[in-house]
Amino acid sequence: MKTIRTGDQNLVKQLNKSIVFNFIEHKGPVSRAQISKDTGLNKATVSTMASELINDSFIYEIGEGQSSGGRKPVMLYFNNHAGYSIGIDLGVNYILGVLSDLRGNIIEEETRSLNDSKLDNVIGHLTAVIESLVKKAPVSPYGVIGIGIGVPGNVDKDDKILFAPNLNWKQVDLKQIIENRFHIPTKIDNEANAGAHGERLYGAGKNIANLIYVSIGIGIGTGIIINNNLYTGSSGISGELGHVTIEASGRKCPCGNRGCWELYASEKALLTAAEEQHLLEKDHAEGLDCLIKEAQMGNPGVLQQLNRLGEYIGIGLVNIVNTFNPEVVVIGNRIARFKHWIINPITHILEERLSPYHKSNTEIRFSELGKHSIAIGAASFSISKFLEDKRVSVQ
Amino acid sequence: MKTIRTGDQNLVKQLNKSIVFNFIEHKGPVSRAQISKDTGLNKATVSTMASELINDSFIYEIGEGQSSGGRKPVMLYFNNHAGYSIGIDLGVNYILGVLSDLRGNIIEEETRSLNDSKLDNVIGHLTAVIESLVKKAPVSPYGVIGIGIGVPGNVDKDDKILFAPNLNWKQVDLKQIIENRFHIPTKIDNEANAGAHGERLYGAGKNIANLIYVSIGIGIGTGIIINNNLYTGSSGISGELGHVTIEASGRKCPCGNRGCWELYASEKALLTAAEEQHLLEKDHAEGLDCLIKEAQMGNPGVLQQLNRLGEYIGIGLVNIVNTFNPEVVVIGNRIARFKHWIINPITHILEERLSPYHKSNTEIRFSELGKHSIAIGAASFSISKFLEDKRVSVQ
DNA sequence: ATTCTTTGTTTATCCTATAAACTAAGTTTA
DNA sequence: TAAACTTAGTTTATAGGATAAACAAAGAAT
Repeated sequence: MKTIRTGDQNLVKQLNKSIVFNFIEHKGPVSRAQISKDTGLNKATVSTMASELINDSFIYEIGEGQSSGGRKPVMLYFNNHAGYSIGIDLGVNYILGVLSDLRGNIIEEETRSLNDSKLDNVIGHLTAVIESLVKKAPVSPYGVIGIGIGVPGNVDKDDKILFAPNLNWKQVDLKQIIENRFHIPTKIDNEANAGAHGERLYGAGKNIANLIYVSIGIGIGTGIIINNNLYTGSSGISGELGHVTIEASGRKCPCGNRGCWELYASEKALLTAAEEQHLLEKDHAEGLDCLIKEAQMGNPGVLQQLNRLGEYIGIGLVNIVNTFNPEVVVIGNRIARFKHWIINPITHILEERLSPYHKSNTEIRFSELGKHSIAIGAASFSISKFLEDKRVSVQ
Repeated sequence: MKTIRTGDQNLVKQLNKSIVFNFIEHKGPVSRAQISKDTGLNKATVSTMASELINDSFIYEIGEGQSSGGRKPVMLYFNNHAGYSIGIDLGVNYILGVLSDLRGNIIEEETRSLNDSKLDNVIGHLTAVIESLVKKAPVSPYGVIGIGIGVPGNVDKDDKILFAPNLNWKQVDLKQIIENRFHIPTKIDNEANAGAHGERLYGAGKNIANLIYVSIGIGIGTGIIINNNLYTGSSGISGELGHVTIEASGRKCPCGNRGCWELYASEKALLTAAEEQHLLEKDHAEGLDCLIKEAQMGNPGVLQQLNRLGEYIGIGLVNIVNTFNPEVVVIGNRIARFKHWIINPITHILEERLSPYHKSNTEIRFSELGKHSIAIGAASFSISKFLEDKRVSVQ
């Protein structure tokens, strides 16, 4: 039983092929000669790898480039249409599905609203959305390479949904269900992890090695990216920063803990506070929209609540920065719609509470992918996996 | 300018040599044949690597093993005396230095107390300790391979001490000073990072991939180990979990934040509380020892304070577990002396506040290296670096 | 038109892992 | 006790891949 990856000729080849491929993906269009110069690989090696990659449809020759005093270079380019990926944002009352190319560009999009979160009902809609997207996928060498689904709950290392409180699901093996139905590799992960992955690859966190994505919706979830990789903890359920205590003897949270951050800084916290202040009628269906409208009209009570929300968000962000010393913190999900009104109190708290060193070394950003954050993130899992299967790196 | 590590024959050789070396270090004594079977490397390859490693003094033939029905195997063993490492625990009022072999065994030890934390004075004692340890190092193929120093303060990516509040140091380039003096590679890091690294290699966290080391002394520092590596954040100053807010509108901390964990759960918090309750006279020199004595005699006031301390420690530990989902949390530094009295309230809080899943997947341990934790940890930096320079791994 | 540059391919060589053959040295069996 | 069998470790011939150097292709400069 050979478990360790030992070194042989094959490994060397894979590694160098990865180097060439990565270079073209990130720096392309680029010539063979340039790749050789920049990577240190011999021209002959680059040529061999390039022709194999062309054969595999991962790259193609886009045409001739400008001469710099000699023969014109042939430019190589990443083939973002070698395959397509499906990403699903499975919300509490909606499903948002996207079909993306290998660069994370959205090709097709499909939305459904859910009025019942019972498993069978959701699975029905889910498979319908996926089926439709599969059908819409253009013909390509590798077809639909994978399906990714971001869910509002805890997912363990084996992609099993342990607990999704707002869907009222427990122990659901969604991966198995989808794979049995479509026979396409499927990845299930927490919505915050999906968002983090997506923002890092294609959004507000491009090329950031250490970033924390904070998804503030009904609750607060976080995706932790460390050294360019999603950190999922020893059992796959890290990043429950929404359940970090910020009031030691605060009120009990359904999670078991007390004084959790999300009790003070989430959409739910905002809505509850607004109702208590009679700024909103109870269980208003479109509470958020209503509050935005009021804020735009300058309702002082609402503005005060938003200010308070921002301050509490800030307190949690200070904790995140002190804990992780990340380069960037990205704030995403529905709360990002209030950016205009919460950015000031957030900045104020950071200004007041962070050490000078952290202040000048951390940036707070808002999601760039917006409402597609989770769906693109979910799609990006399959893209990364697909491309990484062809990749090796050395430490 | 070749910056990327490309694949070639040399890489393959290094990688396989690493595999053989690692195997012998962790599973030795072991025969060439066994290594071949377990790693999947060809017998011939193992033989070649073994003879080179013997030549380099990294391993040696320890003698013949038991026959299993054929020729007796020749057992190979890790040479932990190929070199020695110096580790220093630079405390606020003491210096503890150790000389360790390549397995982290303490060969020599030296302590000094400091009555003045002025830079010049400390440097004087520090160099004296190092010089003495260098002299005591046995003759070996690689001599003293490095010096590691754990300091009570923030250290950036370039080993510069940014701020050590209790020493009242700012912007000290200790690495430069020591290297200029001894011409031995030197590594400076935060004491909690040193402790974390040490406990993972040789203490309570052996073979744990994800662990958090919580050093509770005057303040609280933490060392974060993720995927077997120390995580130091984007600028080298992560793990300030002592400054995570657990009381959103708590009192101001010198760090700038409010309601920081260490204001409630550190040695200083304990001493202050004890003084306020008149359980201890003000600025008692041996406050901790005094409290331990009182606790042993069953002083109810002291026991109550310790209980409270344990609960606050527990609250922070819940935050850590929710944030990182680590396999193990190790509690170290002086507070570990109170283990007996704080373990119950800690467990109680965890029992009450953690989710069932986390409860059954996380273990709280106390430091195994005890007072040598930081010094051995500091020494282990050089050992890891020395051995890893000879190592390559593939992802 | 000739010379110089740059791009990309071909070729001979070197390095390393490997399988297979081989030597060494033990145990088991009859 | 000798023959057969096992296991350990080394030697040898071979294969795969990177590389430098030579070469071919194609353009720019003079």
